[in-house]
Amino acid sequence: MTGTRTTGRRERLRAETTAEIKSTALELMRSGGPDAITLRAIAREMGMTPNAIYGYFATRDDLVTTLIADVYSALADAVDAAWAASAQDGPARRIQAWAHAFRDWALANPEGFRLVYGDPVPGYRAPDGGAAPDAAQRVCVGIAALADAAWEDTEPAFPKSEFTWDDFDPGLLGKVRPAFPDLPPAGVALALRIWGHLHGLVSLEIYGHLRGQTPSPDKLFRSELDQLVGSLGLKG
Amino acid sequence: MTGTRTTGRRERLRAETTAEIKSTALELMRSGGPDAITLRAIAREMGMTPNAIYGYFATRDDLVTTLIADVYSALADAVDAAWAASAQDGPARRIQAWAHAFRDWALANPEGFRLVYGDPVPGYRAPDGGAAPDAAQRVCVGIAALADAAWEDTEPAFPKSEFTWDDFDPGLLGKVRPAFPDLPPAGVALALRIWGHLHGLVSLEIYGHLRGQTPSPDKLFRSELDQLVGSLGLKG
DNA sequence: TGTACATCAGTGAACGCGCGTTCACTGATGTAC
DNA sequence: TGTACATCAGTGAACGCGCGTTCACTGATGTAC
Repeated sequence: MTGTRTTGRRERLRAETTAEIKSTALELMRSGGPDAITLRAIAREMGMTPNAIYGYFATRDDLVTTLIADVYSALADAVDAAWAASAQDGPARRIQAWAHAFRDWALANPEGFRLVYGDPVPGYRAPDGGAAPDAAQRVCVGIAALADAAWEDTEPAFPKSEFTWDDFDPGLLGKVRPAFPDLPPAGVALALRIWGHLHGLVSLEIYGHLRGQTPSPDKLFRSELDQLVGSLGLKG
Repeated sequence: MTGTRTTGRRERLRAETTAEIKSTALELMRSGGPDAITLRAIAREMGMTPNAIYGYFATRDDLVTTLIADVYSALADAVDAAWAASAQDGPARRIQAWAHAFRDWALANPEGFRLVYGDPVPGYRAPDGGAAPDAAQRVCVGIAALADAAWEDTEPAFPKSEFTWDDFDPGLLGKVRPAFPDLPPAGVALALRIWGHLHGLVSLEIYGHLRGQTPSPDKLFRSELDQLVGSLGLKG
């Protein structure tokens, strides 16, 4: 019993240190950009020697890979939660809830947004499988859910679509079609386009390109959403 | 006479080397990402010693600043040219021409797009004035031109707008209002939103987030444009 | 036209720095009898 | 409960590397008389 408890303590300590390494890395990135993620800087911040980190991550790229996966998951959690929380509402409100969760997360975690959607950390080589395919797909499926929720109300307003299943990669369809069997190819295209709209405004804002244009990006984003649900024929 | 000609030769050589430094830097960035822009790598590529570059640029950050300004100008040139070339067409076609020029330029110069709109080069500190405000404003004014061209046909279809001039920064308005005196605040908001749409899809594509989703981002982009001009009430 | 001088692009060696990573180790924490 | 041993988180010193930048210089190109 003592044995298991003390083993538990070691494990807990280990988990805590691992978490601290990751959060320190993100903090560094927040204040110093993506190139601030260095083992030495993290160690310095934590008051340890650089080599101590090798007890937790085999290599710097391993740490970055984990970081990307973690951050992506956090984003997916945030938008999924907003989606679930709005289950009682109509499609227009749900889309707005999702979109605001997306933007709010990005504003609260700009370094995470850059890590996931921007340039890679200098010198970073992703492992063979590609980074964080899991959470990336969760986000994609989430956006497909937006399109699916809107689709039945909006379809008539749409031009007869020239899209077919061949216009999308099997990897995407393998997730989306089982989840939303009624969504036609044009609906998937709509999902990607909605993604583009949201990504565009948010990334302009995160990267500071809206500074100097408007003091109220918030208002602009809301207006974009109103217009979006309006153009889908949904009533807010 | 011989004097001026030979002086001219020196100047020409100097200009050529300067241009070669810049193009080499962009080439390096193209193949190796933003962190590949190092004086030593450029010099290596050009077969000179690193310190030779100090004859052309006072500092590495100077080079990067010039690079950003150059690239931004090239982008502005490309979209302005497309706009001018479509002067005979209706707003829908002109918007599409502009948008395609934007995307085509980005696809042809992905490293430039990243340089201008993405994370900064590692370790780079922009000079006080901010980088390339000139070309950045040209692009903004270009987008305002899209909105202005569409505005008179589209206005009725728009919701009564809640935007006022206070929703935009004076710097932007100082350029836009004189150029497009008939464009109301909601029109400027529209311009920023259009920018967001285009930026979103293009940057997703440039950063590889559309890979694994669709094999034909081209089609998706065209569909987005059709939908955009459609939602503006314009006929293509 | 010919010679003495100025310009200036580029060289070669060196600096100090922060980086990722390796190695042999120490010392506290936990385990077995 | 007490002792001998195993585990393992973290240390300290060191490596080789590529980086930006400085310095004193060379040698070809251009200029003045």
